[in-house]
Amino acid sequence: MKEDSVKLFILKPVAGESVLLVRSEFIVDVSWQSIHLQYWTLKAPHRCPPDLGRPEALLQATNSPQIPSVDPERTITEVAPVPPPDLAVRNASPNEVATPTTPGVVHQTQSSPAEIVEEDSVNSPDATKISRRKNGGKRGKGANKQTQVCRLKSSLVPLFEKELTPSDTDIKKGRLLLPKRCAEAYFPKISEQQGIFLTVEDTKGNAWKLHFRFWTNTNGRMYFLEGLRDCMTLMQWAAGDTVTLVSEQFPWIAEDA
DNA sequence: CTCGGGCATGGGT
DNA sequence: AACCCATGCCCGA
Repeated sequence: MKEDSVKLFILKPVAGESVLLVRSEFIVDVSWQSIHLQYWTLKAPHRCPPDLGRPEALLQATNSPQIPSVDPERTITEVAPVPPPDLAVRNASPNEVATPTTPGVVHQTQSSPAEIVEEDSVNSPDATKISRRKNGGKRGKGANKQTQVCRLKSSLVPLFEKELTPSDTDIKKGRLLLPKRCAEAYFPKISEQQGIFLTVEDTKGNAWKLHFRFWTNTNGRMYFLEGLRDCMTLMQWAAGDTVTLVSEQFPWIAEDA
C-alpha cells in the first residue's frame, strides 16, 4: 500500500467528544500530526504489523487499558503515558529505527517535542480478558528493563490500524468493522446494541457523526463504526488502505462509565 | 426495483 | 475447538 493512502484516524473515543479524521496528505504540515505521520511512515510504512491490529501490544505497555486504575490526577495532567502501539511493539526490537530511546528521530518538531519518561509501573491487575500471549514475552525482554515511554505533549496516541476490506469501503453500508479487541479496549464500553455516537471532525473542519455500535453474533459481538458514507466518499477510501486510529486521550480515562 | 440496516454463516486463524 | 471477521443475504422501507 502506498504511503499516501494511509489514513490517519484521530479520535477521542468518548461519546459526544471530538474526533479527528484526516488523511495523511492532509496533515503533513501540521506539527503534531506530522509527528505521528512520520512516526508511522518510519516504522509502519506499508501496513500494520499483525500485532498492531491487536491491542495486546499496546496493552502490554499500558497494563491498564480497561480501568482508570492509573492514578487519575497524574494521567490526566500528564496525559500520555502510553506509547503508541508501534512503539510498544518496537520495544521488543530496539534496533529498529526510531526506537523509544531515540525520540529525536520521531519527534523533532519543536512545537511538540516528545519527552522520554519512565513509565510508572501502572499495573492494573485487571487486564483480565486481554491475554498477554505473544507480545507478553517480547515486551518483557525487549524493553530496556526500565520501560521507556514516549510521552507526547500533544497527547495523541496511536491505537491501532486496520487495513480496509472491500466491505469496509462499501459506500452503501458506510460502516467500518472494528477489530473486536481493539473496539473493546479503546472505545467506550457499550452495553446497548444501539451504541453511542461519536462526533468526527477532519482537518478541514468537516464534522461527522459516527455511530459506534455492535451487534451480537453467534460468537459474541461485532463492532462497527457507522455513518462513514460521506467520509468514505470524501476521502476515497479504498480496500487496501489503512485506517489508523489515534486517540487524543485515553478512553479509559475520559470515559465516564 | 433499490437501498440499507441487521443478522447469519462460513472460512480462516 | 473456539472464535474472529469478511461477507452473504434477508427483509423492511
